[in-house]
Amino acid sequence: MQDEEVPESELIRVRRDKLARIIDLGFDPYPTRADIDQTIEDVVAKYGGKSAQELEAEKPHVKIAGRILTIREFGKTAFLVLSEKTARIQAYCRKDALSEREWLLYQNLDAGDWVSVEGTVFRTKTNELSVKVQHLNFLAKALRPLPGKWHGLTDVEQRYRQRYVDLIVNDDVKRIFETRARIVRYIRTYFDTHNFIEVETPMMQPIAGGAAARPFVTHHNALDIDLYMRVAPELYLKRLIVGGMSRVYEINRNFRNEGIGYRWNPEFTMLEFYWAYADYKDLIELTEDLLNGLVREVKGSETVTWRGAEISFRRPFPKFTMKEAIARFSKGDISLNGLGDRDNLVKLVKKFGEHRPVTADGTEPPKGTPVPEIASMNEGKLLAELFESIAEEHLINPTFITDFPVEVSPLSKQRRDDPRYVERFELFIGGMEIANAFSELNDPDEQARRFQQQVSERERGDEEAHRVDDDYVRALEYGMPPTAGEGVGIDRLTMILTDSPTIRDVILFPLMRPR
RNA sequence: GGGCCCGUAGCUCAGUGGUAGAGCAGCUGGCUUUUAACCAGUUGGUCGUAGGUUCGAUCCCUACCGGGCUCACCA
Repeated sequence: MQDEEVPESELIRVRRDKLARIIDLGFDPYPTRADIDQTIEDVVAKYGGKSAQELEAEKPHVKIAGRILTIREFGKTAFLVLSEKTARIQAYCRKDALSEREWLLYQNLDAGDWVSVEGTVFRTKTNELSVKVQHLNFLAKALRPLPGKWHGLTDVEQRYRQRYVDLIVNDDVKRIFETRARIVRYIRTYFDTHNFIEVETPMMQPIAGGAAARPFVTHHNALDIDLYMRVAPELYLKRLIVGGMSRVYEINRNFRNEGIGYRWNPEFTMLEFYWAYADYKDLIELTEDLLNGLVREVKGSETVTWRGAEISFRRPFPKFTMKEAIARFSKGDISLNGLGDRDNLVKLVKKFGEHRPVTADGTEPPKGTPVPEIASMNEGKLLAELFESIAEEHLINPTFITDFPVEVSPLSKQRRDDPRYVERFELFIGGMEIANAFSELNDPDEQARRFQQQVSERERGDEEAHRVDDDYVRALEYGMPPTAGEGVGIDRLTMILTDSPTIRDVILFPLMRPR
């Protein structure tokens, strides 16, 4: 970055000089520990509610540490705002209350430095909770200056690239990741208490299966084989169901070699779980229960605001079939009847569908790569295409979409009453797909046929078509009980629950082009 | 990859075809209950990079680099 080109900028040099003076005063520049008896959070929690009179009577003695955020200086007095996590407290330093050595230390401090202070808690004239410092000690120097206190750190790129600076300055960032941790903790507890067992399955796979997506490729030297970063844990988790584990879940990273956008990061976190003896209708119940409970736990209410929209998690969530959603959100342009006819679907996709670029993937295709034509798409794909371009963005409140076509659902069980469709739903919130769930196809012969179908899709140029996994078919041949499975996007869910407009706000270190 | 926009001091931003300015931060001085503290003074920039037009470019043009939004692929 620019600092590496100018390693000794004036500001850094000044701070190095101050550090040298601090060492001259006999302070350890990098002490091994800090002598504290509580955190700033503790002090605020214990004394934040007490009045000046109560504190005057009690004179609580505390030893705390934190980072100096700002210094306000008054000659022989100063106020240091100390920060730790999202808690803040003001330290009041007086020359006559400190030793000469400590006062000289104070004079060589900068915003950003870490210090520990010992003193009594009181309130100033302006009623600010403060610590009257009796002893000041040095913990670490910030050689680089903090961003300005007025505007803070607003440069979007630097916020993501140097998240540590973002965290120092922007309290909201810490709160978002605290909320994210609470979300994950709630989900873990939910599944643990429902007798699911948490497992971990391979991130590096010889075949990237379980989702329609393009994978990252890597290489194992000793075996001299290419491996794929997983796009989903699905096929491994179902192998565990075959093995008799009955209820499993995994919260972990998936990797998809695709674009980056406000709701897409190349690596993202999914909850995926499988539940033997249940079907997709049971999953609807479970999903409503899980999310409703989660939102009430995290937000203390059944509604949240996201990007200015009110989103209600009140049960039951609305439910539409895919065709109903298309008809409903086409503003009368499309009737349910019109969706049964393939020729008509082609016309509709051409009219309402997103205009595809010349290439299928938006980047330079290898020479001779076939491009999927709307005219050659099967009926199911046309329907799904139409749904995505017409209905998806309107599904703001949590909404289940059911009756997916079998052609776009290679791992789902067909409906008994109409095998053109599968027992599957996706849950949309804020116009984003949050969950995808279905009754798992457990007929090995049918699964083999579906894989073959995907192969021909791939040959027709669909690079996201599912790959054949022979060992998975073999696993099914050992017998998998009726099972329902679901994946939930944790990052997107966190976006909704933290009112974050982009996925990069809920991922600590989102992927950036290296500099 | 396409479209639109952006890149000037550590931060946030002005600005002009004649080689730059403000506030904050920094530094110096003053100030023993302030909180965007205040007052006075002061340091600091090869104006993203490389070419081109021009007597002369930070400003105009081109390319490149980086970023944002958006579209596409996709969850």
